[in-house]
Amino acid sequence: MPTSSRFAVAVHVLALLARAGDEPVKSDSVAVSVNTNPVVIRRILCALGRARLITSQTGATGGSRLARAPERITLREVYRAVEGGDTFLLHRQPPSRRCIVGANIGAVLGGVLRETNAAVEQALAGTTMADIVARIRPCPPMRKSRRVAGR
Amino acid sequence: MPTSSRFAVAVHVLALLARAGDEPVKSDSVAVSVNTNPVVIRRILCALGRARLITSQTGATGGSRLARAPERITLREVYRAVEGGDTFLLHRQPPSRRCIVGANIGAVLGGVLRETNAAVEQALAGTTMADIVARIRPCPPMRKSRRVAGR
DNA sequence: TGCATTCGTAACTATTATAGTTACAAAGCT
DNA sequence: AGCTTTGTAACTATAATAGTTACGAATGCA
Repeated sequence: MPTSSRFAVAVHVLALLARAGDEPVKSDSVAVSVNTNPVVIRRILCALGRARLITSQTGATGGSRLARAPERITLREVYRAVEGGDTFLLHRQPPSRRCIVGANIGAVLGGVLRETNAAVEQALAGTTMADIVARIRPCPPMRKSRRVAGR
Repeated sequence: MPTSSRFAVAVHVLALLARAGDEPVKSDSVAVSVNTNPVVIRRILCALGRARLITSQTGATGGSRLARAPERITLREVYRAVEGGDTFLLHRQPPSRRCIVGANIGAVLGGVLRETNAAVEQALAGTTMADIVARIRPCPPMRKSRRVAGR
C-alpha cells in the first residue's frame, strides 16, 4: 500500500483555480484551504506548471491560474503530472537469476503491472476537472475579493 | 507514487508454490529465490494464509503449498491479501472545512478513487496464477529433490 | 519421549518516501 | 525603489517498508 496524497492535493488545487476563473490564486490562500504549508502547495503547482496545466506569475498581483478550460483537463493528466505514472512496482532487489522463476518473474510481472497502470490511467481519463468542480457544489462560483480561495 | 513490493513478492512466492505442486516449500528456499530474508517471506506467506490462498505446516517436513489450483487464484485475490486494497488515497490532514472546496473535495475525490481502485482490481482479476506460471517458461515443472525451490 | 526442524511473531534497526519548515534569490507589479 | 509572490534549496520530522535477530509453539520422526 502506497502513501502519497499528492494526487488528491493536486485535484484540490486545480478545483480552486477552476473556481477562481481568470483571477490568479496565490499559493498561500491555497495552502489555507488545503490546510498545509505553502511550500508543499508550490511544489505541486510547480509540477502542474511543468505539465502545462497551469501558469504562474511572480509579483504582487501574481499567482496561478488554469492554462486551459477545466473541461479539457483530465484527471489522467493530473495524475501523470504529480505521480510520474507508475504506481505498481516490482521487487526492490532483483530476485535470484539462478532460479527459473526468479529469472523470469520480472518480465512476466512487468507486463501485468503495465496493464494495471494503464487501467488506472484509463479510469482517470474519464473524469475532467469540470466534472470535479460540478460535483463540489451545485452553486455559482466564488465571488471576487475573498482572502481564502474558493471560500 | 507508492512504495511496496509486497504484491510482486507475493506473486513470485505463489509461482514457486504452484510449480512445486503438492511438495511443501520452505520459507528459506523461497527467500533464496526472492533474494531476501526468510522472515520477510514468512510475513507474506502469513498474509496469504490468512486469505486462504495457501496452507502452511510447521515441523521438519513442513512448508507451504497452494490451497487450491493455480487456475483458481486470481491476482486480485493476491493483491487484496497483501496490500489491503486501497492504493489511491486522500489528503493526509483533512482540508479546511471553512472553504467550500475543502469541505467537499473529500467526498468528490472519494468517489473517483473508489472507481480507480475498482479498475485496478478488475484489471488484476483477469490474470490467474496459472497464467503467470505458464508465462514464466514454456517448460515442464521442476523435478523433486532440489534445494532451491523452482530451480 | 526426546529432538531436529519449521512456522509465526515480536522487537528492533535501517532505509526510503513524503510532508513540513525556514530561508532566500529571482521575477514582477505599482 | 519597495513590496509581493514564485521557485527552489536545505533541512527536519514522520511514517511505511524492508531487513535482522531471537524465540516460543507446532510438527514429524527416531
